[in-house]
Amino acid sequence: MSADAEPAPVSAKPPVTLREVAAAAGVSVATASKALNGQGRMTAETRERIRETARLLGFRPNSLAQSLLRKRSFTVGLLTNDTYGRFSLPLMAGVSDALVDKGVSVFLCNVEDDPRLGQLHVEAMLDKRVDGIVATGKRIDRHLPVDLSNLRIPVVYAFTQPDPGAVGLVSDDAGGARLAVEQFLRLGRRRIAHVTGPESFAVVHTRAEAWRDVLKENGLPTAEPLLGAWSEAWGHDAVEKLFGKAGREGWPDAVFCGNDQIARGVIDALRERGIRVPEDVGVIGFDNWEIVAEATRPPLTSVDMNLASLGREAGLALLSLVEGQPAAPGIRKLPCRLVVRQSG
Amino acid sequence: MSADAEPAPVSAKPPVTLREVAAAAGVSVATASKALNGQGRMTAETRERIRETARLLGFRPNSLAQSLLRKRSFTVGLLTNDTYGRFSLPLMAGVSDALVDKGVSVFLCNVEDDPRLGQLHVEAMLDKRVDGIVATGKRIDRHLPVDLSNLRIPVVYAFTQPDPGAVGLVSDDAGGARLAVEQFLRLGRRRIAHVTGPESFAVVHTRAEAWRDVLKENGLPTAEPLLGAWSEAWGHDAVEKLFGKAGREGWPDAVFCGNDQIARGVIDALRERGIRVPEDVGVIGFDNWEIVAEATRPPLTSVDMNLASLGREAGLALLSLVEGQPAAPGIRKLPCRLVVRQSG
DNA sequence: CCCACCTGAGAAAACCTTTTCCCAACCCGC
DNA sequence: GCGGGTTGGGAAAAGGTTTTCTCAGGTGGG
Repeated sequence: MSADAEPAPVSAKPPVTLREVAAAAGVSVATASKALNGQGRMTAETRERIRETARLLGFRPNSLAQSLLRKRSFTVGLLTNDTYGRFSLPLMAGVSDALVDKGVSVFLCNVEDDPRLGQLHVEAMLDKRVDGIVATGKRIDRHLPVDLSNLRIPVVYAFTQPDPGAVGLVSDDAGGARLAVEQFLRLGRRRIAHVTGPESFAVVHTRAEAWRDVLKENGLPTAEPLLGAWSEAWGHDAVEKLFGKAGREGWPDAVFCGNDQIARGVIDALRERGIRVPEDVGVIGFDNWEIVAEATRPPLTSVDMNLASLGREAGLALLSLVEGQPAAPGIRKLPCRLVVRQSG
Repeated sequence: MSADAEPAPVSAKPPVTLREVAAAAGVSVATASKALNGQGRMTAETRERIRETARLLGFRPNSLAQSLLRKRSFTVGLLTNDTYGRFSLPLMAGVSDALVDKGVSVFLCNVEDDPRLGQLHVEAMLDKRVDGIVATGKRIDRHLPVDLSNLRIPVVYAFTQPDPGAVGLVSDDAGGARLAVEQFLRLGRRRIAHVTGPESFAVVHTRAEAWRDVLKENGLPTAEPLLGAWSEAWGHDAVEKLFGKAGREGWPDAVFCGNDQIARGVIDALRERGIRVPEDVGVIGFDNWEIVAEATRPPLTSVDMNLASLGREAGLALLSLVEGQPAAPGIRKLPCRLVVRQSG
């Protein structure tokens, strides 16, 4: 290992530039540029010759130089505080999918819940002249720990609380809840309980309200939803509350759960009591977290928030904003989808 | 909506440039640049005045222009085929963490298992002149569906199969398995079974071998590992195989599982049989997927692969490669860590 | 035969920053 | 008063591309 030699780059030869292409084709850089971009006027023969030369040399335009000139970097940032990516990764997949074949790449920035980190990432992105930012999170009713309101570049909020006057995309939680409850009704269920997360979450109320509305519309008795945690353990405990009392006729014949983990806890607890799912009691979850939904016994019917679609829409919305199309501010709700497996 | 008006940008004013700072401070751009970068010679008073002006104007250097000049974009790509991010997100967090305060941002590119998509992403990244690429995946013994071997920029492989002669970082699976088995021994367990994933995975063999080695070293009888799927269902079934036979004395007193989902299945099945964990049988999982490990009853002891550290190391390795430091090629194994909860 | 117009292609500016080189002025010693 | 060194700061090139402007030569009409 000769330390005195100059530090050996992996592979020395720099990328081929337009100037080299032009030289090789015997034209000026201007002509070469125009030939490759289909601009300007020249004989078809010249254009083709230049193109062929470029192809042969493996020329690829330096995106940095292009960006500098066009004031457009073909780069966007995805800001999230969802460390485990439970929500932001499907969303990211959608964003990326919508943008990749327009040549746009995505910076993923996890800011945890740290304002300093958020600041750092946002500044890095601005310095790199991202064309826009998609802000996302792990819940709909909280802001990211960064201020994106005066940014000079477009921002789209997806699955997180938007700033006033901004463009926001969220899932239609009420609609999703309706899907679940209506599925139960279709199956002939009449006493439909609701076990969900903590009171502090806005979606808890949105979904509970929709649950109650559907029951009312169908002339069925309503009750209070059971609020707790987003955990299996709470699902377990809730079954005790619902099915612990003697008198089988008071028992629900269906449980609509606020997320899949609760649903899993419910199903496990029901099985432990010898109550059959779905024969005796139907169970439907929320989120359609496949890894959980498919592991429950029986596999869990669940409401899917279509996060990838949400991401795609967010990507497209951001893109049109970047291109100067005015977009109607405000929150747009995208429909959920019921994934029917076996539990309800 | 007046379509004839020029498309209204969200906020028109362009970022402030060095030229503007220089003009405001009454100096040339050269001097301004040197003042801000601590280069060149000038009176302390001049330097301070320029800095103050820049601060006042909110000047931030255009990273694109800097990159063009320095041939260094302060940008890297993270390539993965792990759609749900189970492994790549913690890794990404590590990479990002190692790089963010050096001003380096990370493009996340999910290529699924689609070579076309891989090609697309890699070309986009190369065009954007990323300084290097971290390749990662969802298993250690498979290549990504892209060829990164002749790329002109450094590539580091983390948690995926490296190209020959490249720098690769993986978890020390054998060491991780040893941690688990030795924990059992420490607790006085003597009949330690191993339930793991499909034969086609290299880690299945690595971990099984380490498991057997530790048993041998301690003069304990060894058996064949139970190979199956990476699922709860398989964990369930495996318990039938292990504990189905009559004769309690033949039963294992510990089960080392190839991942947390199998472990969960095992624990659930044991409980259904009235076998207590950890009193009668200890269970240890692998991956330390918190969401699973903490939901099992009792909470699951599990081997953590330290993916964030792996990512951090990958980021640092890539960085030194980018800076021209020669790095020893070959695979480096990073230690795992046992997270003790209650199951074993 | 001359002028107007068109065609094909090149020169140069622009994007923004960094860095090298250069120059004017000043200070010092002699 | 003058040469040599130092000090503070500017001019210009470089990086790679796009776009506008310009220009030379050719063509057609009058």
